Amino acid sequence: MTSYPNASGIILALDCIIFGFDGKDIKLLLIKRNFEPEMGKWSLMGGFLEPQENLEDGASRILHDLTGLKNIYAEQLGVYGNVGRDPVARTVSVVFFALINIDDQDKDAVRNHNASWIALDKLPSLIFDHNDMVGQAIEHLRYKAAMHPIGFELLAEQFTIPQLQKLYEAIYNTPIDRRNFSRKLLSTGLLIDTGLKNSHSATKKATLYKLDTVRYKKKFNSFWNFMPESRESLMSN
Amino acid sequence: MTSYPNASGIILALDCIIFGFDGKDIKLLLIKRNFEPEMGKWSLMGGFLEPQENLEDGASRILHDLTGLKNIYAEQLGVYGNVGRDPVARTVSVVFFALINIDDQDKDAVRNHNASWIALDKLPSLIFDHNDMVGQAIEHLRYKAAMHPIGFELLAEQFTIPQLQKLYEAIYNTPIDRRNFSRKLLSTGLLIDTGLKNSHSATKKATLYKLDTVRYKKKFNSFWNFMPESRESLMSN
DNA sequence: ATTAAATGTGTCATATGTACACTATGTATA
DNA sequence: TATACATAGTGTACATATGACACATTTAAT
Repeated sequence: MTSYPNASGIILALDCIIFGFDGKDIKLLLIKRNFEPEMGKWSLMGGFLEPQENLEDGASRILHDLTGLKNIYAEQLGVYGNVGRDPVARTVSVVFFALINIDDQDKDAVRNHNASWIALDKLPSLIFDHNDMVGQAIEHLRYKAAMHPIGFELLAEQFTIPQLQKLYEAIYNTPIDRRNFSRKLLSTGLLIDTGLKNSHSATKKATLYKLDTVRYKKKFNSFWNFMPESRESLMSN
Repeated sequence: MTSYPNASGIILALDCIIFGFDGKDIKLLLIKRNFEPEMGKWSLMGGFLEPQENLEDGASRILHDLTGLKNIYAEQLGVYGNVGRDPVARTVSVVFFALINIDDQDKDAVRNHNASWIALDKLPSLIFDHNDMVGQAIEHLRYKAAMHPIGFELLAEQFTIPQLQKLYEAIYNTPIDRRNFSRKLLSTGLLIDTGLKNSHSATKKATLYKLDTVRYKKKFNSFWNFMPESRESLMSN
């Protein structure tokens, strides 16, 4: 730090917004803090960047610590650094946006951190500016899922088209036509029919698909047009 | 900092990627450093976050310092914090993506900083990880301009459709059909015919338009589908 | 006046999106 | 075992958007 006399040291925090889907609702993994400051209040899972650690590695460490999982889908969402956002000290927080399959979590790890899955429409008030972060993350999820095949990260390795549709209906909080959704999805060529059927159904069993991971990676940065009204919002009025 | 004994102080830098368009090429405003470290090498314009300064305010300060302009379009692009990215000290850099009208700049301010506009296909090697940042920024420009009415930030207040087309052709480095481009653009309802004509033309004078700023703001987060092949990249193959 | 270069508008075939009807499959129950 | 019911899967018709073109208009230079 002596090399840059003009610069002042700042505390760098990492906060993780972790989305999950239980087949019905989109949920966030939040912790009820049993440590100071702000003990007893809800917050995002976070930590401090270590001196010899890259940002993404720090996020992975925190995510692994809480869920027991490695290789979680995570991307930078933004940086929050307003003066006074943390009343204890000047901290700047790099926020990560993460998606996990809720069934993969290590329940003991989650319990040890005093963490819970909470549906988006039941979110409590969070510490600091964490509510702003969550708002931006929900916006980002809607934005990105409309154009990128990102939703799969929230599902199990094998999934049915109706399950995926329920996920999208939860993300956008709107009903989607079954037939058009199915047609669009299959036309992407990203789904592989496993030949298996969903055994848990009480009625006709749906086909289980898995991702064509090769095409998925190749096409991840392509656009698509997934939600019906995506374009009209600009054109109308 | 004493309040968080586990945390270590880190130097937070702000770097700005500044895009401009001269009617023909997309260019970046880069500085040839006349100060240490890395004196004599090319780099992005940057600075350190001040103790009592918000991130966006810091970016605005740096942008104003270099260009003499206020209210520049700027958004966070990402955070770069790999260990060793800066050989002098552990610094984490918040990178901002900025678009300006190249004709508005304060040429004296730019000259005083030893800065130059350099076309994207003639970019030099930059210090630290600045080339990575620029690569991400170009990707982001292409990504965002395909779906959001962002290009206007690079043009003067009044502009013609052919000018806008040349901008998009520069961004994507590909020719676009005049007629379809014009039709798409006008159908957005974002352009207001000023009734004026471009006087600098040696042939038929093009109509000057301006942005409908009310609709622009209202629809900024909508999608559109601006580049012809945007969707095929996913569907094909 | 003629020419050259650029702008502005129109038309067509095709692709895509949307709304909706119908059939198929599996379970529970009379 | 037959029927009802709920969910899954496929097909079709219509409206709209897109992409490839042709043609007319404007301006300055010759």
